[in-house]
Amino acid sequence: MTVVQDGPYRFRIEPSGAMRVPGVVFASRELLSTADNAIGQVANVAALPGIVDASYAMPDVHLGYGFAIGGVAATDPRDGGVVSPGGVGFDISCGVRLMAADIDAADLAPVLEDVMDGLDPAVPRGMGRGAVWRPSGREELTGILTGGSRYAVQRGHGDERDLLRCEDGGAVADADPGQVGERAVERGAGQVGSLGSGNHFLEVQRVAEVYDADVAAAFGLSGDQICVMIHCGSRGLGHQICTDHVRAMEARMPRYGIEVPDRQLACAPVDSPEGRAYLGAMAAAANYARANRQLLAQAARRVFRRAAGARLDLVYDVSHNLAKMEDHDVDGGRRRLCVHRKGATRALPPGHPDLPPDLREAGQPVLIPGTMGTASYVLAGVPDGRAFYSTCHGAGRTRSRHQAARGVDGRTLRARMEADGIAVRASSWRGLAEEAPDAYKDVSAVVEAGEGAGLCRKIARLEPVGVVKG
DNA sequence: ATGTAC
Repeated sequence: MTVVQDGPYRFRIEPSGAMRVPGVVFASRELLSTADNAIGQVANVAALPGIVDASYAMPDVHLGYGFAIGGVAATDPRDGGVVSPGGVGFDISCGVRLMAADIDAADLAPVLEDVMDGLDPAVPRGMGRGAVWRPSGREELTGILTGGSRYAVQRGHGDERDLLRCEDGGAVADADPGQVGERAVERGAGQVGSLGSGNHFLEVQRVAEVYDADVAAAFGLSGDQICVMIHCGSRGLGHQICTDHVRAMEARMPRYGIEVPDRQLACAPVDSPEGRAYLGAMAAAANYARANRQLLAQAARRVFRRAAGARLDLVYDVSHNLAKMEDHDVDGGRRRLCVHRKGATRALPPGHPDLPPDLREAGQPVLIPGTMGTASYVLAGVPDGRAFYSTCHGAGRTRSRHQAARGVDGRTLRARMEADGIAVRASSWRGLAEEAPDAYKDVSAVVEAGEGAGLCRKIARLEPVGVVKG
């Protein structure tokens, strides 16, 4: 495999073997060197039937299930294009929601501990347990799977204005709850409105630096302002859907004459019963994840109103694990493509018709959750964005959970963060240790590379004031 | 990421 640098922050993997298109990695040399075991996966994805243009990787690329986390690939259904659950990931529609408070850091300081003590019991989290909303029966769960944040708002959990600031208006079309298996439904029923574990979190943050005041203002952000960032996904429901549909596709691949370099890249034509079934179930999980973030946002709003007298307005809600049917210009023609983004964020450019009117001039907000205890970023899509208007999604691991937990004790880590002025409410010491910042890449380097590669631009940097950890 | 392995 030959990897050559062919631009600033841009490397090219020449097609070889089963590759139908080249690979393109947007990264600095340093970031690339921390992810060399994922480059083979970028090359493998280039072998998917119907892939268009290139197999792309974002600056935070790292090893994933079959398809690298940080990977972007678009396929053309009219050219035998496939959809691969591995190209979306187990945590379907995992994503980030950012809310801006009407108070600044100085206003929050005297009541920070009250806010954190309010959030602690109000944000269900950790493996398995707890949920904000227990659906009363199949009808309510179906509403969530079909309507996402929109259904949650209809049921009184939020306001109409929230939906304007959600990707897809808060609900993905074409969800098919009938393709969500019984086991996925059972797992999902008890977890509506819960954070989960791992790198999922709810953080109280401060706007530490603004790089573009006009665009920040359009997003509703200004210096020193307090924000709340929520990072979570579709919990056991999305996980079970991925498992079920990978299995179903694996069994059918020989019949479609599809061969892939890695079994974990199981896939089916977009226009096939298996492809449509997965996309319908995936959309249902995407709506579940959005309702999940909507409900946790409401929980945070109640606490902020009570403990700080503050209001939280939605900045944006965007997923970083999803496949979407989108129209793109390729080789001078307009084509409808199935765009897989796994650990990659859609970043629509200024003027894009899918943006709400009040964000159209600024471009789409892109929300980058940093590693626990470090910075997070707000970015914006740029004109002439690359990789089907995509950019990075976060820091990306460099050390395994096991290695991270061996390096530091959770209590020590908490004490270190509290000494740095960050309030911490953890759900387990082991879980906290697994998320030690030194087990991750430097999110600032990732963002610099994304900007340098022409994928996005920086709008603001946020720093944590309080961490509620899954 | 995940009732951290059917």
